[in-house]
Amino acid sequence: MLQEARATRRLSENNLRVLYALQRANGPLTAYQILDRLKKHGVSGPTTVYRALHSLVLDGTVHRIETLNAYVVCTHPAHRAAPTFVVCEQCNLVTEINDEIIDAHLRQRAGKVGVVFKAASIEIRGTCSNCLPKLPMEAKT
Amino acid sequence: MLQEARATRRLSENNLRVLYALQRANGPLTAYQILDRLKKHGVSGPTTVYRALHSLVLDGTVHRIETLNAYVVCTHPAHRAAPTFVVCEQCNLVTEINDEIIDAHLRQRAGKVGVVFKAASIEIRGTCSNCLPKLPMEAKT
DNA sequence: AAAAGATATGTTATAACATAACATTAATGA
DNA sequence: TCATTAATGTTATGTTATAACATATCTTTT
Repeated sequence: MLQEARATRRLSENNLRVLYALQRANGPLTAYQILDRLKKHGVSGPTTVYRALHSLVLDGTVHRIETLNAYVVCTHPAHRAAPTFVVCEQCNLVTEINDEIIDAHLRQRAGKVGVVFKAASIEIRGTCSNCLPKLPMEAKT
Repeated sequence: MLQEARATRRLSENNLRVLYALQRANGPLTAYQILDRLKKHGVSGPTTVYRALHSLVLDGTVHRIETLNAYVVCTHPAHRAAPTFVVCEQCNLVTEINDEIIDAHLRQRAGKVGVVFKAASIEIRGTCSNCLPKLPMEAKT
């Protein structure tokens, strides 16, 4: 079948390169950071990177972190609920959480205001346990 | 007291102009859309608009919609929970919801991964009841 | 294999969003 | 009045993202 072929088809060269760059980074990268890392491999302009990112985001391999304008590899590929990202404002560490209760709750709330749910962007900003001790006293409240 | 003076002090002229522009718009505006509308009143560059937006967002009068790079007036000024925005992808209608359960849930989830909660951005994308009938059949699933 | 169509990538330019750095003006208060 | 601070103006630039069109590659059909 065609759909099956599409669903299981190997990623294109650019998509792979962008995905690998994100995997190696172990954290969020902006499109231009990815571009910098791939220039040595011949990737020439932002268009190429954005094309790959769109396609990777579309199939769920990569997520966009709206509050960072950056992209991360999905760490819960099997899950279907809208992911929640916890972002450390100090070090940019991103943790992906997959919480069905939040997803269900948001769908229900959308329904209540007459909106058919398509997608959600859920991002928490805070300070991770590694960065908290380094913070000046007055910022800790 | 100084804090009191700050907290209750009248908004500056620019802050007021930007706030009024958003109120008149009755929907999200980008910084440059605001700038366009204020140029006739002498506002000269984006800096002025962004300065006002930062200060209005800081005191909670205005919210930034991350998925639109746009700004809306807060419609729940009394509430303290992290707001949830429901955004129609067709017409950009934004509905603000203030749901303490979501807020509490997200705080708890942040805690579980060792992050001190500072703020959250919660945005639902979908189609509002006004736009749904206008949508082509195949897009409605 | 040739033709036709679809997919992927390259290239150039520009649009859209946001801030830095420094100058000027206005308001406040010792 | 003089000093200080807050607000605004001005110019330049940085950052994020897409448009538009060209080229190349791969697939399917004939």
